[in-house]
Amino acid sequence: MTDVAQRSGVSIASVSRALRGESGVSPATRERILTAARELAYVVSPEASRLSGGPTGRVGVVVPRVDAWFYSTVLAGIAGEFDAVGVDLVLCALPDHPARHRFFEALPLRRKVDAVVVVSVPLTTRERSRLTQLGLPTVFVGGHHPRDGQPWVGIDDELAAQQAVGHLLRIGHRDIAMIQAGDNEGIPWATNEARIRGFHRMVSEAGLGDSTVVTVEWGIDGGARGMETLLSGPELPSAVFCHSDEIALGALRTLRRSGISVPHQISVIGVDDHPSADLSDLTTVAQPVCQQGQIAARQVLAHLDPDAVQAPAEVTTLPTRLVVRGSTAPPR
Amino acid sequence: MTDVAQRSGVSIASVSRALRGESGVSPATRERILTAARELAYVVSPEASRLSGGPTGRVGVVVPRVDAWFYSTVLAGIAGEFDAVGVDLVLCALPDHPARHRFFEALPLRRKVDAVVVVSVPLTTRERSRLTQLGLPTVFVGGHHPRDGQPWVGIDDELAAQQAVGHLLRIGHRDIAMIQAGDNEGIPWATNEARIRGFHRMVSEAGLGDSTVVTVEWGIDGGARGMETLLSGPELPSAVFCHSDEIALGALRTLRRSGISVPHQISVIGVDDHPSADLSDLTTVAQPVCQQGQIAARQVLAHLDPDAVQAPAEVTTLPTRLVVRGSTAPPR
DNA sequence: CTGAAAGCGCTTACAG
DNA sequence: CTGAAAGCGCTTACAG
Repeated sequence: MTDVAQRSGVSIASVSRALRGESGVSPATRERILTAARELAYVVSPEASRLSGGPTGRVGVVVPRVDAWFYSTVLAGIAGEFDAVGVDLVLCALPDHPARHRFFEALPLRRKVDAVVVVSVPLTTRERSRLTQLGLPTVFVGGHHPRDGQPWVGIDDELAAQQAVGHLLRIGHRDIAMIQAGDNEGIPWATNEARIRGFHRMVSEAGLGDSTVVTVEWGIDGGARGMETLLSGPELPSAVFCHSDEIALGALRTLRRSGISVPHQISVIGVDDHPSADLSDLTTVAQPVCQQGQIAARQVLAHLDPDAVQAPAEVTTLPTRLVVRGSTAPPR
Repeated sequence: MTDVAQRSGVSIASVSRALRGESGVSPATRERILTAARELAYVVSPEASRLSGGPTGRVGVVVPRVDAWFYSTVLAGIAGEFDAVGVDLVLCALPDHPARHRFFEALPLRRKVDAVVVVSVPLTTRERSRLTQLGLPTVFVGGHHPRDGQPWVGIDDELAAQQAVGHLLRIGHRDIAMIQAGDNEGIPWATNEARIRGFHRMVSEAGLGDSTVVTVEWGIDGGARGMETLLSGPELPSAVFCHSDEIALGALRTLRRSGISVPHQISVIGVDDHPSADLSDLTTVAQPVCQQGQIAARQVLAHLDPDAVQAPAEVTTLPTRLVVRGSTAPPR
């Protein structure tokens, strides 16, 4: 900053003001300073800035894991928006219980970032209160709507389930099972609860009787096992609604290996529109994923600097869309 | 820290030394200081620490993009290792030319991190020199071996290609085409070059004549178009070696839509062992991905604190492994 | 609009 | 072993 000040012939105070776009600097000097800064490829030291009461220029992003399509795509959306305004992204993945525990107890993000984006992490009361103790603006992607009116972006999971099951009903299925993703370490995922609620609502509104629901661990293998369970039952349902595409893809794998023909003997539908859904010709309910990240990012950025970014609505529910492919057909 | 100094009746210099476990503090004072610190629930300010010459406790990770299986999986491996030792991960994605340009010209990582991990980003000479200007320890994952002996971890891409083509030759194929991923924005990807080299070597060592190579944009759609090109040729090869699984998956999609049976009419093989390869029954050459991230992470961490982490070899080449599935069979 | 100066909370030579 | 002091690179009243 001293270099920039020298090069533009002003004091560091003016540089600081100009760089932060503060009012009270004449357009001419501002221009000169910005040019000098660009020429020197100057970047502010977040430490010094922070130490003197400024922001860190960093935002923490918390994801359950990064090596899953949904999260990495949300992350890409966030990263793109941050990059555009020069905000650094500090990534926190909580793939297992120890990592999760460490995160909420030690609060490693404390004093290191200006805000936090929490992606799809279901929170216990304790965890929610720890997060509050960070004292940082926080926006949530997916899962529970925060009760206290904090910014949120996501889809209507119950509606998504209804769209999927509605499609099955519409083409004539009466015997529909569901493969549901189980709770992770005893913490209820709002997404799961909403999707199963949507399923039950549609089934009961259609006046159908009891329907089979098997609960498995989330993922392709979970889906595969879920379908094995259904195959071992007394009679095969004519259609299966899967909690998500990864579950559905696992289910398809089991069916293929069992020589059961899709959609002739059984229809399968998922939720997400995972890239593999297209490859596997899986009917699904698509949700915008990258966009959820982008909107969440804009929400935090608007919070940090209302002038820089057009603020999206505090709570944004994005639409989902039925995508019919080859894995669903009327029952025989 | 002033509080701790007062409470234990020493100078802040001694407190700083005692807290960092530096030698040169008498056991008695050290004890007194640690007790006082505990009583006051004192935590050092990372900002102040950094500003006075300490480390940032942060490492930058640069990836071409985060929403692709390979990169997000490497990232997960890195994140896990960092988390275990309390190092923060600053994520930089360079999905397009502007982002890439901004990164190398503005060097937003400067003064913000203690080291950098560069994942699979092919570098121009200019970019390499900019990176050097950061003056930070850097480790590379995949792509070119850095000439100057910097730490590197990856696989032998040429060998991987040979394993794939070797399999096709072994089961009797004589007419093998390749779908190759093209250069991205004019920058040659070492991975691409090595894989095509391996292909040509195997084909010529087998004494086969000219073989068709089509070059497409990386990704599923690229692979699909590549196969369309092959289909429009004079005669269908009996087997196709694809640069990677995503290309192969696209190729399979085209074949399915064209009603061409795999492996009966044509064999397809890829490289990676992408999760979808299993779902699509694709034969491939598997590479360890998460592990590449873990090793790279340990390399940086060992660099930053040789005592804390067991250092892996400076250059680590991980083995690849042929995984035979249903998409390859002897020619008719 | 602009600058001189204090201060953020540490680390690190430099003396003692 | 211990302390006084400079300085890290900023922001922010406070003057001009």
